Amino acid sequence: MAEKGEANRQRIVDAANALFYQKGYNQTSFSDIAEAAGVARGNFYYYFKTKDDILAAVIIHRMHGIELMLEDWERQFHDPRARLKRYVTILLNSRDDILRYGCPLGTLNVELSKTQLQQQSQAREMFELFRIWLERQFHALGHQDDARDLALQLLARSQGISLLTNVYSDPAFLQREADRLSAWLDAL
Amino acid sequence: MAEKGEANRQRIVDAANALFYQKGYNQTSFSDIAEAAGVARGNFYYYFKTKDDILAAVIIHRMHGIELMLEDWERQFHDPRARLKRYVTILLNSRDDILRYGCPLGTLNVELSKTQLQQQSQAREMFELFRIWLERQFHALGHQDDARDLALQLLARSQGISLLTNVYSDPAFLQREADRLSAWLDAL
DNA sequence: GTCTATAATACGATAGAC
DNA sequence: GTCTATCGTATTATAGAC
Repeated sequence: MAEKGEANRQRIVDAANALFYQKGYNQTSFSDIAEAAGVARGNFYYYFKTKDDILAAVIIHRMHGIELMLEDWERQFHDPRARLKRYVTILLNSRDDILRYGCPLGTLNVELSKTQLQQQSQAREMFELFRIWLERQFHALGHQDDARDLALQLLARSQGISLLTNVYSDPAFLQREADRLSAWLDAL
Repeated sequence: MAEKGEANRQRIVDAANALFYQKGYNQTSFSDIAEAAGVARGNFYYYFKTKDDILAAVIIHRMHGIELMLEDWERQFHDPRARLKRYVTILLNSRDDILRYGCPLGTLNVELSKTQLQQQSQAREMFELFRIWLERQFHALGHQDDARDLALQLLARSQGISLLTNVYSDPAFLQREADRLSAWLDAL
């Protein structure tokens, strides 16, 4: 049945999504994913021919989630500054995950950029979704000339905060730096 | 001969050091290292029993290099602000490597923190060398209360800059953000 | 669509001759 | 101290029965 198959496929993508984040892409095996998804290893190849295919599906899945989230934020907040500050609060909302595994976007891109440039160019598109959305908010705030610049700055600072928070397992640092980012947005 | 052995050992560490940076730790095999070092695979285990041992040796090697560099900076610059600005220029000096492979400290920690926490705690010590040194400079600049805070801020911003520079392969972004960091140090 | 069995390869690691 | 040969395991991936 197509329905049953589609449900299995989605469970594989969900399992791979979590494992790629928690273990890294290269350190996650087909067996790991099959076990977590509750799908027999052999049956696995019915849905995905190669590991690359799974990664591509996971990235598309994540991008879809990001798009839904950004649309949700746009509905909830109409002030561009409020929208930018909502972005900063992801850091606090996903505190425990960042402490343990870092940022899902950043760590995946870092891993793939070493030896899998082709796939990293797909993973980079997740950053692009945020970059474009943030840029639009800075533009609406009156920053016509440096909206792109500010969006990349905000992305870079968020990534640096996530990375150090993870390296030092320091929740106090995360809180302090998130507050600092928020104050920076207020001062713009 | 002990001399010949020591030279071989050093060549293995040098080769592993470069490969762990360029390919990542888990994506580098014994064969890769042996080939790059010009050492037969079997002979390999005479010097290092396990892959963990090589990583430990590489981290110690890197830490030694960092210590020498920091001592060199202290000899070259006596003004704490000049020393801090010297730190920022590493980003520019290692531009091509960052564009292609990211920051050696950051990317290794990110990789190990997922599934090799034990080894990550060793890799974190590389950050500690910089953190302690930067903290001392901020303290000398008159920041008695927030020297540690500022050191971690500078580390985080450098990491964020390296990560985005790598993800987007954007040398202009690197230059712009290094200038911004330098201006931030001037304004302190 | 689902499963078992298994091929084919690469890996970390060891034994032992020289 | 150096080398060849090889073990055992885990991996990606396939073939084929049901």
